[in-house]
Amino acid sequence: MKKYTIKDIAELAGVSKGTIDRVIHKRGNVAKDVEDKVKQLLSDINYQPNLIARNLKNNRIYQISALLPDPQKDAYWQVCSDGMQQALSEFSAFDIRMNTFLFDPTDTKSFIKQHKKLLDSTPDMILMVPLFYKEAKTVLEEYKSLNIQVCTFNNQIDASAASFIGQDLYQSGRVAAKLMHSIIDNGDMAIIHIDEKYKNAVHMQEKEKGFKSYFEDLKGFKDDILKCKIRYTETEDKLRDFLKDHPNLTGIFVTNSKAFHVARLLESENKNHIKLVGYDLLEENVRFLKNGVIDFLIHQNPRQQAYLGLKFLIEHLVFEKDIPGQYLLPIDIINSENVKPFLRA
Amino acid sequence: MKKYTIKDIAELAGVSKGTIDRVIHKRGNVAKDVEDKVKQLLSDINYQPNLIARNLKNNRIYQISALLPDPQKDAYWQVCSDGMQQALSEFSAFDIRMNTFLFDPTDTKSFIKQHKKLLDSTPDMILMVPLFYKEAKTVLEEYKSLNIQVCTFNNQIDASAASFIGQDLYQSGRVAAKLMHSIIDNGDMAIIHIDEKYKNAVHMQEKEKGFKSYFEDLKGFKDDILKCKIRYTETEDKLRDFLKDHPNLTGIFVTNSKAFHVARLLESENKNHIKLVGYDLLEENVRFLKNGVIDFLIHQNPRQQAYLGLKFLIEHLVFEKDIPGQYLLPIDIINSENVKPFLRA
DNA sequence: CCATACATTGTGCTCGAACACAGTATTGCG
DNA sequence: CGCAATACTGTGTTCGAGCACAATGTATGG
Repeated sequence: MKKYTIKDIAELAGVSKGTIDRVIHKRGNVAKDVEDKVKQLLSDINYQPNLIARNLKNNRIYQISALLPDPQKDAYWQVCSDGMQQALSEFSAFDIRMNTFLFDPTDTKSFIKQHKKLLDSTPDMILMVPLFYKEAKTVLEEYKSLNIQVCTFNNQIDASAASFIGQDLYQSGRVAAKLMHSIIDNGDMAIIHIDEKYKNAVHMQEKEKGFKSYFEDLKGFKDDILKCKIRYTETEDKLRDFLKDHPNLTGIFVTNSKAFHVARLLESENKNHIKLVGYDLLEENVRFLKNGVIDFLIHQNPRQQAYLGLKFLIEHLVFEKDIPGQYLLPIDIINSENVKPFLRA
Repeated sequence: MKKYTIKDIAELAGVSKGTIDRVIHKRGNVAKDVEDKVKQLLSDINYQPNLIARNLKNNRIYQISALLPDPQKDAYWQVCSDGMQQALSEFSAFDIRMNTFLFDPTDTKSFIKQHKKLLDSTPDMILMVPLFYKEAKTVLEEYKSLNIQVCTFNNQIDASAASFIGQDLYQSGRVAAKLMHSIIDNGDMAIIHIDEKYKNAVHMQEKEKGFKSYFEDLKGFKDDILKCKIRYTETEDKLRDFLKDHPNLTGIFVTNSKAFHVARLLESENKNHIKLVGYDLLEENVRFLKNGVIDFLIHQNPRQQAYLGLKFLIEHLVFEKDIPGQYLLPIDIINSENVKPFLRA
């Protein structure tokens, strides 16, 4: 039951602690037979180094840098800093310095620029949102060549060595579909993609696929699933036209956080019979959820994503824990009654 | 930016580190003027002790004991040990010894007996499920008089000094109501309490209150909310009768984890048009959720409750963090499409 | 045969906090 | 004045791991 120390092992092996240390850290200069004996002993008693002592001795200042979208440009990212703050407070016993670099989520140039600035901060590890596929891929290559561990969240850049935290978007589309299916009886449905200024195309396509797949799996389902792509600048007019063109509509699925645009219109045109499912707990979305215009929101939990990402990085630094290659968060279903605790958590 | 050590402060104050230490730990034997000066200095530079060093020096073995229902008697509790395991693994750097005492959730005597055994393990802190109100109250008094910090979860024993982790049950009833309201159009609803062998009466009553309050808040709602109390042993017959007596039924809310009993009957009698909302991700519930007999389950997340409870206790021991008096988990809504990640998490 | 290179092993200090104990100064009392 | 009690203050060791450096022992070449 007692925990063995290096000193204990030295006594057991009949050598000094220096030798044990050399074996553990493969620093050489140990006779072959002694090395074998010590290795055997270490595995026999399943030696676990005292990480408290190790950290005290090493006494390092860890530098973690983050490359994130600017919450001033898109409120979705506001809660990330809360999550990071929580992780930092849990590990306040260690000296961890954070440097956060915010880029404009509508501007790839800003992404590259902030990435360059980040490199100057000589980070031990990096937390980032690889919002732009092509640019992110380049940037990740660079980190890899510099041998810096990276943890990404929100956007999955496949075939990269970096670890990823996020949600299964296809499945999230299926969740939306199931919700829709349970609240509407018949009539047409529409999937509405409201383009953000930056491309979240992959996100939205995956969700659409999932949504459709749910209804395809149903035997005997025959109502239409319409589709509507709207550019950010022309949202209101195009939406109004779309609703006019499809009077039979009973359900709308908005594939990103812009459901409030649709909600606004539905409210002003008194089309409250149309069910609405969307994403993310933005202030405006929550307002429409509470007054019943939006029926369900799916929570992508950016706060938790940032929290976990930073936590994984820190645990790797201080405890040498493995970082999971991929970690998929549960898909939270939110209605007007359970929304409250999610706003703070 | 640099972190100050006791040695730094000693130099700044022009005294030795021994004196600084005496001031910090209020060990007396310090001249009044020196004490004031050091105190001022400490607060000026906002001294934070290096908790790594403190833990290395103290080098204590912490003993935490848990008093939990036996998962063999009720599968609901199975996942608690996973949560506890996760907390332990996160703090594996510290020497924390767990002793778990399992009681029969149908037997108050067993609760008391295991509590007595627990006391023999001389714990520093206690994690417990205060399942039986009266007995728990006594037991908590005893812990208090012994000056042992306790963290409770699942059942809230009001007016106790112990901290509590769980859900807002009233609100959880409202969530169920909102779900029900969104999936049924008209017809009668029923709240069904299926008594467990042990009393969860308070739980179920709170949920019922919440459920009703939601519909009372709706203007113009006039359908009936029926109520049915069933004892565990007579479940099937009484349920069958109840369904026969109320052919107009379109929605059933089961206030605990026993929804699968109702689901079984609905399936065998081909009454799939009746919507069903219940609690907890038991294997059987999940099966009926996936095949569509159960529409929604509310997840009380006992795994997370146990995880957080243990984590709070450990963080208090090793980092002297405060334990929140009450911590309410978000109320998770589960349907057939998002259930999967909740089963492991 | 001794000096030197080389392989191997042991010793001792460090990280920062905690605390026992030794040391110094001041006061009171016979 | 002297001696002890009291009131402070300073020193040194410990926790376990990591690492620099000292200290062994052995072999090789001149």
